Amino acid sequence: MSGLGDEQPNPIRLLLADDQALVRGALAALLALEEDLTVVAEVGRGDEVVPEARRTAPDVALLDVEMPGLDGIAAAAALRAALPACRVLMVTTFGRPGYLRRAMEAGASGFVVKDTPARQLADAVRRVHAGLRVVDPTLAAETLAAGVSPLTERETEVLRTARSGGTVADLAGALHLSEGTIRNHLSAAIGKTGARNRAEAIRVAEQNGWLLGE
Amino acid sequence: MSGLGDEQPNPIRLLLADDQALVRGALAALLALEEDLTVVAEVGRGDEVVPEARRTAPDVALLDVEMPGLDGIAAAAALRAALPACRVLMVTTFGRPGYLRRAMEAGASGFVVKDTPARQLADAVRRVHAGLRVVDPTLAAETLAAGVSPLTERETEVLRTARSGGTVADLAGALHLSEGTIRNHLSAAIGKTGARNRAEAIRVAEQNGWLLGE
DNA sequence: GACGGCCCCTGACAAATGTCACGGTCGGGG
DNA sequence: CCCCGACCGTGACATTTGTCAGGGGCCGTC
Repeated sequence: MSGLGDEQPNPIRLLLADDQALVRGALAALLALEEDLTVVAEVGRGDEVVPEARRTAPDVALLDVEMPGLDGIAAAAALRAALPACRVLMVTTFGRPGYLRRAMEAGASGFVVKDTPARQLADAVRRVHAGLRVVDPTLAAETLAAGVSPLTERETEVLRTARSGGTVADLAGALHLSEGTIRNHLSAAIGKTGARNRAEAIRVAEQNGWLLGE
Repeated sequence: MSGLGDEQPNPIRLLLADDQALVRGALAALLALEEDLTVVAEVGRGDEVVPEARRTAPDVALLDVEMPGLDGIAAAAALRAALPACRVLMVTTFGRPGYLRRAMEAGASGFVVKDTPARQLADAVRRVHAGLRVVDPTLAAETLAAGVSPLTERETEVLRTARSGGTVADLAGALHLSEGTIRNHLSAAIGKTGARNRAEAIRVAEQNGWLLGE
């Protein structure tokens, strides 16, 4: 377990971002057991990541994807831009192929799903800090298989808006488009996802991580 | 903070059940910091709860609702039946009103959402162990407001099956009912939930926790 | 400049969905 | 006993949804 009196001279400084306070605190406790790691910041919203990182200058940031304010991927990009020295390790619930792709494009160094064994987390942090990449091989394979989103920008937007479950008229109003156009976009999305329903199309797109912001 | 050499004589014995190994391990680390608590078992599936509890005889079981094998509510009921001495504290991601109701009916002593501050968890465990009830007051109010599910058994079943997103014909085939009957049940569910869609009805029912098993 | 991709719109059509009125079975409670 | 509610089914109907064939406008690239 943790050293008693011998503090590490230069421990790895960590920032934790997760919207669930309980798991955030629990992760902090888990990582604090390692004598070469120290948690210097905790935030619960994506838009707090960069300001807090500026204040505390962490070496590695552990970011959840699902967060209010700003999703973890966007936060990762912003963080890379603001503090290039800080590495990013995504820690997320869902192993959506698209998430991994977007995270890597955003400059993340690692991607860990929340059902990996707890003991491996500290090692992942160390690897990332050392400049290595950490990726679940299974997930990487899926990502290659799923490929880039076939949906056009408008189609994703329509699909994302349709997630809440409104009628075509609602969508048309919300997006300032004609109902026919909405139907066309939906039809295209249904075709591209191989679904038979609007609902199915949404499910498929969601599972592949094709419905992220922007 | 943990005591160094002075182990508590009779620490509270805990069982942890959560399907995400990482948060499970993290929670274990968090709770292990308290000198009057000790984690004696960890499981990742609902149907492993009772066997493992039989083996380790915990005082308090922390159960997640979303788990493979057997959902946390059912696991709680089974655990109460098998080991009445063991108290149950539900720890879950979603504060669905129906979840709380069902958990209480299943004999749980406490209900904590995963975005409560980490420091409060140990206290919740102690309270539950002492025979008290632990419930988020906001959630309790919502539960009262949402009331019991207005859906009849068949309607819930149809709605739950419809979640996967199939056509009426699919549902009819899966449930061995006529398409007309399926449509009737769906229509009734849509009316009762105040939705305008099948999709909306599913969302509402899900948010209220009306779609749980059995 | 021609081409292709994406975008927006229209209109029309078939299919799926949601609603309604109706009948019938079964079990429990007044 | 009779009524009520949940349940299953039918058939007909209006609405919504999904599809298709067009028509433009706006970039980019070849």
